[in-house]
Amino acid sequence: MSSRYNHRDIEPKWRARWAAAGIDRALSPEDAKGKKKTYVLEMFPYPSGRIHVGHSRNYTMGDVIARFRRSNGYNVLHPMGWDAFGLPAENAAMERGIHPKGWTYDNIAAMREQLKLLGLAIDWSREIATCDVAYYKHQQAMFLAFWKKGLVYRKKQKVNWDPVDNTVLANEQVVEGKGWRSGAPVETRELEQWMFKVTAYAEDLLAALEKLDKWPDKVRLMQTNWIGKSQGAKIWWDIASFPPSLAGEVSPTATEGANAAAPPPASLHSATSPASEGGKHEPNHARDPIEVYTTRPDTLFGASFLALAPDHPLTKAIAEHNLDVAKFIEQCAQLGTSEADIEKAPKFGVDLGVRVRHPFDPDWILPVWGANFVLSTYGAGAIFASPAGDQRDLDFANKYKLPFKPVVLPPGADAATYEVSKDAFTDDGIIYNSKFLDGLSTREAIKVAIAELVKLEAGEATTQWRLRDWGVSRQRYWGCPIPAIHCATCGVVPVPEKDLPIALPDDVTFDKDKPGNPLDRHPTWKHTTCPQCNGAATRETDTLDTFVDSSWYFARFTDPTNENAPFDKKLAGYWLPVDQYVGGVEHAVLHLLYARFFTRGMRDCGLLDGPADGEPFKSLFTQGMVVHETYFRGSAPVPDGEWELLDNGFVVHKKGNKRLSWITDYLNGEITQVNFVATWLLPEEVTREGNRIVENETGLPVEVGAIEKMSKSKKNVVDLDAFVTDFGADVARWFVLSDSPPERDVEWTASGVKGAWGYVQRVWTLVEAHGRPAPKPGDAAPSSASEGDALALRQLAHRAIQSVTDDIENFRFNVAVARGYELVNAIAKLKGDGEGAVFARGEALRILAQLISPFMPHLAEECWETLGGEGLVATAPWPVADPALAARNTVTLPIQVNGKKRAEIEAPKGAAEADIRELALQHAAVKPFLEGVTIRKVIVVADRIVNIVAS
RNA sequence: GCGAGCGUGGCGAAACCGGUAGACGCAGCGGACUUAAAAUCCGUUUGCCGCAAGGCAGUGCGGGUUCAAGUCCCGCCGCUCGCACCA
Repeated sequence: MSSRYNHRDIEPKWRARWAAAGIDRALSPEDAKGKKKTYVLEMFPYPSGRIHVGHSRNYTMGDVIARFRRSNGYNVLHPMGWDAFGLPAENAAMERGIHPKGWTYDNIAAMREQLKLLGLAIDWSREIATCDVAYYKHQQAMFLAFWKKGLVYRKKQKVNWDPVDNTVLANEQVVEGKGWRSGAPVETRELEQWMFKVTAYAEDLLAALEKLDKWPDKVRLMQTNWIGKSQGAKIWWDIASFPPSLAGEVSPTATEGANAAAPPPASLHSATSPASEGGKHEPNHARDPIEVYTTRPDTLFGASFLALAPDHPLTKAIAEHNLDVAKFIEQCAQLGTSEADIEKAPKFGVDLGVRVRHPFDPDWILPVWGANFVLSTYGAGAIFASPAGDQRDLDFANKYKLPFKPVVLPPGADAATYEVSKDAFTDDGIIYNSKFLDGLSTREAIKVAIAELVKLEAGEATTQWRLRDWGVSRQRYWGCPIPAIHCATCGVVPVPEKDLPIALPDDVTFDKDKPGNPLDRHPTWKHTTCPQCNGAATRETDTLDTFVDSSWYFARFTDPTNENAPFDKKLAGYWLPVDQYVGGVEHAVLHLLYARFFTRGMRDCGLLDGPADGEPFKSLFTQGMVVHETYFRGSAPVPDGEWELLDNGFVVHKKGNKRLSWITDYLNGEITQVNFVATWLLPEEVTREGNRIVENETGLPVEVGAIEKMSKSKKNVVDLDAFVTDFGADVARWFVLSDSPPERDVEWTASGVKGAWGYVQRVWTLVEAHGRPAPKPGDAAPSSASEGDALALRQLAHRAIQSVTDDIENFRFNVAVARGYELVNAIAKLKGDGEGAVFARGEALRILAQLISPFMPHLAEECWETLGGEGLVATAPWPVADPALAARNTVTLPIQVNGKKRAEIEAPKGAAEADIRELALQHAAVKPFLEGVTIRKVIVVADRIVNIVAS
């Protein structure tokens, strides 16, 4: 009878045919005349080694969209590439003695073959790898262009420095204050870093978010918060007196006139520059006013004191002469920087001995304190405290008994009795106790106060940003070399464009005993001559952050083999923006913000004509992960007391043992018992026996850990190759899209796989049993296909077209999958070999093959061929529902009495309300509920529902 | 602490604009086929009461608006994510 669907032969067969027909290639704009373009892109992978089924979800979603749009007549660009620079390659080199290049390209080769197994409709002729000099040479040219345009600069910046590995660490690589690799305490160092001036576009990056209406609100909000625009005022406070020691030291050295009231040079900083970027001006602490930033100038009359950050220049200057202040700075430095530490840290400070004059009242003298809660990295690194209107200020004032008065009266409060003691009032209200601001609302008072400050030359309106410029220097080998030269006479000089590319040397050494940047210790590579003076000079040995590589790759795909330019302006103009971008929400801020910055930079450097608004991704979808149970073997319990709980649910031994462990017993917040996790186990290494899980090899019970994102480290991965061999790519594709909405995580389970596998078999069994060509659209249906069960199936099939089309367009893949099941169930249910049944069944199967083709392309092709479809289903036009069949001409109306359903009636669509009303009132099942009550109202909602209100 | 999102059967979920709650899948239960198992197929499955017809309750909790609330409003509780002393 029916043979099993043999995916092992069928899937490769169709992949070969697609490749031979070249259907996945994007057409040139000239060849695509009359077609609309669409660019579908999934965030390209880092070639870490092998692909597991968890990765497949992202690509499958993009593929469904790409295939769907191709069927709808679009010229589709759906490319794939490799984010191929990065740290893991160097780690592999150090651990296993393999060259990063070899390791990376081997991984790419393996992963390319795996991805191809999935049957993705990808234009492989456009494949790129960012570690290829053919790619990064354009990036170097672009870096020079950005530099010329003023979007690149150098700056001394604090970095996490690992003194053992001799390298900069990202914040994520600092664990408990120690280097993740070396375990050595991390030091803070000031290094000259290459910076991208992202802040130059701060205003535009923020404003344009509003127009990105096809991005998730969540991502837009995260970027909004990240950019962090804050409007307020900077205020300059004249110094009234100094502690005698400092005043004596500093005062005589002043060279400028003592015009303390004039705005200080600091005010020349552009609004977009972070405060710490000050630099050029040598401050005279005894004379320059103290600048603070505030969003609440309306509360100026409630001022109690000024507070400076521990590393504010004035705090540091005073510390040189004041032991208490020095001690305070030290205390602040000792406090941990972890989030938990910050939250726990009590507010503390020290009186710096400095006194300032209130800008609105020269006789009003306020103290200046150093305070641990003031950040040097935000605003001016100094604040004025208005305790009644800010909780931190209030806590601080209460602790040190600093006097203050409330100046904002909450709505409804009585000015005579209103007091602030423990809880600050931070909302809007009416200003009082504030002379010329009295009676104004918070908003009005802000404007009036700023106007007065401007008049007095004591302040001005300003905008602060949380957004920082992007430090792109990495002291690493496996990255794009920065095209700059350091010359003793000429300084930092750009590499002339004709000398590009600056290629990475291959002959570098990786040795655990020789840490640091291999580029830096290469015997010859960095030695060169200065392009300006021809003197001896050295190359920059820092390489670019790999986020730079991924900030423009989407544009390179439009013209991936161009040797003279990163891409042709016309081609990029044709394809960009990316119409649908698909990726993980973990890139909501950094990658997506950098790509937006880069697109603007490329535009302003004249490299890119489109998209004119600088937005690279028109529509963004952030998909959920594939998660899976974790399994591990536990060992003997360990006594408590020496363990520390980490945020990720693990505990770590305090005394140097760095092995992570799993908590098995966590009682009343006390860790009472800990099991070493000696070994994580792969899902294929364990078997479920009843309600316990055992290790195959030993038969010993295994512990089940959290359900987590598939990751190599937890071993909760299902290898793609093995799965495709066992079940086929279509089953993997179908399963990862079923069950859960695409934006939510989906748990990979054996039972879920079973459902998808059963479906594939069922579809094939039905197609094979049908065993004859299916009717084509437009074929006349026999009259027997227009009645009874045959008609019902035809209607369901045409409605399925409508629904699936809609579901794909709206990223409801799980619902589309459910429609697929529904249609198959209905086809299987229609019995009989009559003319009408055969027609209806054939038509439904043909529709089914098309509807599942974006999801399960191999199976769909096999069905299509068996049903006598012309050509490939992949290139067949998307089916169109017959409106006569899809429309419903009768509707089922529930009849409610007082909101409770009592009956149903079948009625023609659009039936007159009066008729429906009569049918409802006369219905046998309804009547009993109407006896003895008065009908107050009958609500008839056309084609929806009837509700009889009675009492 | 601030911001956002989510709470629906044993499980994953569906329910478009407020209009039949639980589509579809998994697991369960009953049955067919089979020496048996697997596979496949058919039926059934929110809970409670009832032989049944049927009834009552039901979308985290409490209130509200409405003829009608999973959906809207107010107040709680819980979970997830993002930011985190941002002045």
